[in-house]
Amino acid sequence: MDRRIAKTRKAIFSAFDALIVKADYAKISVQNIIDEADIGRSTFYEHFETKDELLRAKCKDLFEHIFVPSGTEATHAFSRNSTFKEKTMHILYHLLDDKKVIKGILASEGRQIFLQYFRSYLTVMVEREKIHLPGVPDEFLKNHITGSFIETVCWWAGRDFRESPEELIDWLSEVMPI
Amino acid sequence: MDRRIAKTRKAIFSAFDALIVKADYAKISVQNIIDEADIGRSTFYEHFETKDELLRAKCKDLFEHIFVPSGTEATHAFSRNSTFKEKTMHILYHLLDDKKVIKGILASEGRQIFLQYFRSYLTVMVEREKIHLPGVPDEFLKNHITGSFIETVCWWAGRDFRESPEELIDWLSEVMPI
DNA sequence: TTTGTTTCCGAACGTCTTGTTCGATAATAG
DNA sequence: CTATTATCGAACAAGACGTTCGGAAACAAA
Repeated sequence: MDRRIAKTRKAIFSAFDALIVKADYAKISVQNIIDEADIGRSTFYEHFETKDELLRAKCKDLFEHIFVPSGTEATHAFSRNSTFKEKTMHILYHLLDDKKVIKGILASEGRQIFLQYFRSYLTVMVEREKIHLPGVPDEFLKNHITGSFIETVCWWAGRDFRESPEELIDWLSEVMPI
Repeated sequence: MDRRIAKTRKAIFSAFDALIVKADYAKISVQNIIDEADIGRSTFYEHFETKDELLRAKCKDLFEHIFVPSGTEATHAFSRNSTFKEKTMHILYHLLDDKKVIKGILASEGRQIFLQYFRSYLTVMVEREKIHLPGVPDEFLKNHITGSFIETVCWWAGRDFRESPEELIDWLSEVMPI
């Protein structure tokens, strides 16, 4: 593949990361990204239609790495024979890798797009668990589990990821019906 | 107080409601609101600094009505001697009054601002309950309760408020530790 | 190395939205 | 009736957006 493309994409993503840590997503203009990435204006638009599309691409990238078994990874937390707890723990550790960026996104207007992706990946994962509870519709339960996990992550980020993944999972299992 | 002010504010809010049901919040321009409200451009800006401020005012209005005991209401669900269940039920019924607008907001970029307000009011309410659970930090528990309720409401709105408030509260108490 | 293709650059352009200004007009309160 | 205050709306500047295009540079493949 053309190295120029990879280079430009990388420059854009890096610039985006750098900016999102410093400033609110809403206040970042396409021109800011272009300047930070040091590329031509039209070049940006050849890669991404809008700023939102860039964020979407970033989210896709991020969650693809988290939720899709890479094969190269030491612990295959997403293989069939790993527990739900192991999978969620795996996610928390991954999120920790991008602390600053994630906190930045969650504290800005990018939050919505980020959470949209997070939720869609999580939902698929939860669906595969086939969890049931007498007296509660599956759809409701699924949303509750997914939502509770997301809320926990947001809360965690708001507190600068102070707590350990182990603590979070422990507490979660105390208040969740699974 | 000057009737002109009240009249203009009302026109703006009504226009906003009408638009938010039809179109995505992000796609609504200040000019759209002005046209729909049939007022002068500068008049709008004398009342609200930005579109977001208008939404904030709307949210404040909405939640103030829901969370603050009005005195004129038949059932004082927010009086000291009403249970947590009664209070939450009261909220759900209130939300039902503005179905369409709320669904519109939650499905658009206005979601974030709306949820921000919702959360802040809810948090205060949950704090007053002084709920504890051994082995789980109060802060975490508080966020979990607040978050679960919000997630439930969002899920409900996404399904056009199909379920009854009673059902929702029942299911919630099945999966919550209270 | 050569050749044909692809990407990058960046200035320039039109468009849209925002938020402000200001003088004239009309409604309001007291 | 009068002084005050709100509304109107045209006009303006500023800023961001997304597009265009021709030349320069990098690339892959032969």
